[in-house]
Amino acid sequence: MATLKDVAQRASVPMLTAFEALNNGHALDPEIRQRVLQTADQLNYSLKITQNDIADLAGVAKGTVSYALNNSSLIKPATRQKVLDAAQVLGYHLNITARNLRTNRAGVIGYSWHVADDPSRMNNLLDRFIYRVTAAAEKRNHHMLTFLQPQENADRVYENLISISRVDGFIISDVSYNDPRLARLSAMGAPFAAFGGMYLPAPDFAFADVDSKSGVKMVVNHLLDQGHERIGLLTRHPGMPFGDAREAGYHEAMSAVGIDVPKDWIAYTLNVLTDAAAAAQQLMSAKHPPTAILCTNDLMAFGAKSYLDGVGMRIPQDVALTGYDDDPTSEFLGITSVRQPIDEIAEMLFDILLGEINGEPCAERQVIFYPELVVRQSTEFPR
Amino acid sequence: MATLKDVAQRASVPMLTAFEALNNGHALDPEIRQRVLQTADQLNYSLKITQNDIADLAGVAKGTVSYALNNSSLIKPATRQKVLDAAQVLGYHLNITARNLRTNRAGVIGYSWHVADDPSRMNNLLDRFIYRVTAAAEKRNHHMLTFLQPQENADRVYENLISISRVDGFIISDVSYNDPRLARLSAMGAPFAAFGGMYLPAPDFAFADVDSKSGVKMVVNHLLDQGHERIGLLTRHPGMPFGDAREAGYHEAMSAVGIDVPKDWIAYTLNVLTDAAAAAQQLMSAKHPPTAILCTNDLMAFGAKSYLDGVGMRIPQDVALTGYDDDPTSEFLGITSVRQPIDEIAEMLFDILLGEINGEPCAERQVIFYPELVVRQSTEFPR
DNA sequence: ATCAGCTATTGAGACGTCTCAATATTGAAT
DNA sequence: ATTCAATATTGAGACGTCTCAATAGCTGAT
Repeated sequence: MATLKDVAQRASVPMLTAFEALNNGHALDPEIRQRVLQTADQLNYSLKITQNDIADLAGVAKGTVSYALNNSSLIKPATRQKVLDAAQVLGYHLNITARNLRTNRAGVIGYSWHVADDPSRMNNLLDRFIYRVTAAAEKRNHHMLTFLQPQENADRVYENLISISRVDGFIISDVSYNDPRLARLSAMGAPFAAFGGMYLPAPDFAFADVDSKSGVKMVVNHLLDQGHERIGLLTRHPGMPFGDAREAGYHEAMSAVGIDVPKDWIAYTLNVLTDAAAAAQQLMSAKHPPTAILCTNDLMAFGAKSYLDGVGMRIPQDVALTGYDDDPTSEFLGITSVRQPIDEIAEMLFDILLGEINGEPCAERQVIFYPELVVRQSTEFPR
Repeated sequence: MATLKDVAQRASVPMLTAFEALNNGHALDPEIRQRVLQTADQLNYSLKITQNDIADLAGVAKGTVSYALNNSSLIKPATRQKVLDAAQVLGYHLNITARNLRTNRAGVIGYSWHVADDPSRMNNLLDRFIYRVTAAAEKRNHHMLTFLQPQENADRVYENLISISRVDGFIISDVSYNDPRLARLSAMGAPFAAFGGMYLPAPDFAFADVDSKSGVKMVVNHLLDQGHERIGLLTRHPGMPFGDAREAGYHEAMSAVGIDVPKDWIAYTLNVLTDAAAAAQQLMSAKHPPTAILCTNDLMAFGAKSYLDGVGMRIPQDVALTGYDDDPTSEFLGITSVRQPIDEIAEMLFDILLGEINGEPCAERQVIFYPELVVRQSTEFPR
């Protein structure tokens, strides 16, 4: 294929002139411009600046250009500058696809933040999380590719993305017991790092997690401090690791102070407002109704509040209410909640993932963070 | 570089045997396996199946393999089958990076759904939208890359993604007047399609939009039907095209029935719950307070409801309330809203975008959809 | 049997980058 | 001046795919 230099020589003009002519060239002698355009046409050349062109212009080998652009310490400063200048003048941009082919890297990380058409998986926390992950990725010269996972055989989608080299690895969240994705990715040797995992039995993969159990204990203790003893729990149906851990934290904290929890102080719900409201109703019709409702995420607290508002029960005078995850709406509604250090988690997780990808796993590839209690008016009414 | 065939020949085994040995090979004669592994080691070969290997196994040229895999009609069915079988046996996966380099396509579309750290841009509608866009992309063998745009010089980020060939084009939303992204992308000849744009003066780019003006008119007329005359408007500060259009729709509908709108029937707010609540309060303290509050998105309606609940005003008995965008929470709270055909828009937009990318723009590259009124109890109390 | 006119397959090269091994240049020490 | 050891640069080739131009194979008509 013809190069810019070829065109320039054939048209008997300097390379830069040829470049100008092909680039926009309005400030150029029309005759010369015409000649260059014609020559390019003859040679079937279309302008696209590569490292080759930089090499031609700077008068060095193309290998040198690559080294210089990548700040290799091999290259003498003067040479590097010559190369950078030429690159600048020609408006060069790296072709990332070519680099990817050569280096066998995509520079892209996959994340599936939505399970197809399952509203109960909607989760503001994860929205904020993926936002932070994206920021972390971009800081490290990577990009995030988002994709959908079907309800069935989600692991196949992950497998495919890796095997076609679309992504170098994954950030995954919402890990379940016996998650087929974990099995598949491990079997393939595909790099990934999970948000969550400490509550799986013997996790052997890379993850960052927040100690939900101690988070819930903090909430229980706060309510106890306020003089509550009849504390109800509104939580998701058992079967997801972090949900179970939160429930376990509740039981442990209660039994630590010697409170027996009757069955009707616990209500299970989907992660959907209507269900949560119904569950709150159920809770309040217990034999000895709770004076405080501890919800294991904010959405449930919103559902509960909606029920309580509807029947005229005042928060916190009649019932105290707490959420979990510190959704911005919790602040607006004045609901006590638990904040997780999403930002740090995202950064850490990305570093862990890069370690996995580079085959040099971090020493600490399973990291646990601790949450923080945010007290608001929904619990500010001591008994 | 050595190929799988080379290894097989050197170790004097059939290709498939060599493959088995290198792949997992537990069902193989250990001695043979060892020999193959050793040979591979000598040749510095590591297993990675390419079209070349398929060609070797099927006994055809590598060009034939490429054609066959891409369902070219040039290839005889029998040959194609031979190729597919070989690909199957070897567990072949296309290397998408190599294809991209060769075809000069990324197969990736960029979308920035978050403006960095600006909570007032949080928007559930866009979350649902990007979900649908992703589905549309995957149906068409593309993927979505999500990235962050800074508050300043967002257009540079777009430019960069295109110029390094990371993406083929963009879906953009939240278009503003004199949006620098539009200017930049147009100047670069970068393909994009916008969600929104019909309310810009003389838009010359590809877009799909929903007629917000007529949506608001539907709401006003519905409220008029219910006997309301004092209808207040809660909307964002002027300056964004679709917000302004919604306000214009309100004015037109009101003046169409001869109602004079006093200034204090209109309150401007940020897209933030606390501000919306404050604005609702302001509205209700008008000289002749409205009997219905029309909000130009759902979040504002939630803020307004929160204020009304707090001061004990009943919905709809004391005040009617409407939202816009049909957030799932609106359904839960029973708030009348306006639904936009997000799904169809996403599909359409993607087709339009592909047209732009392929240099064969759709005949209809500016498409307008119409919204649908969803009546709920928040307006079901005729006067 | 030959040939024209198909259709099917082949083989080579290009996409733009990186990187290894080989060569050239430099500088310091003799 | 010469030599040796760094240091700097070069040049070629490979990554895996697609696609063009060239060749081979086939069919049916002469």
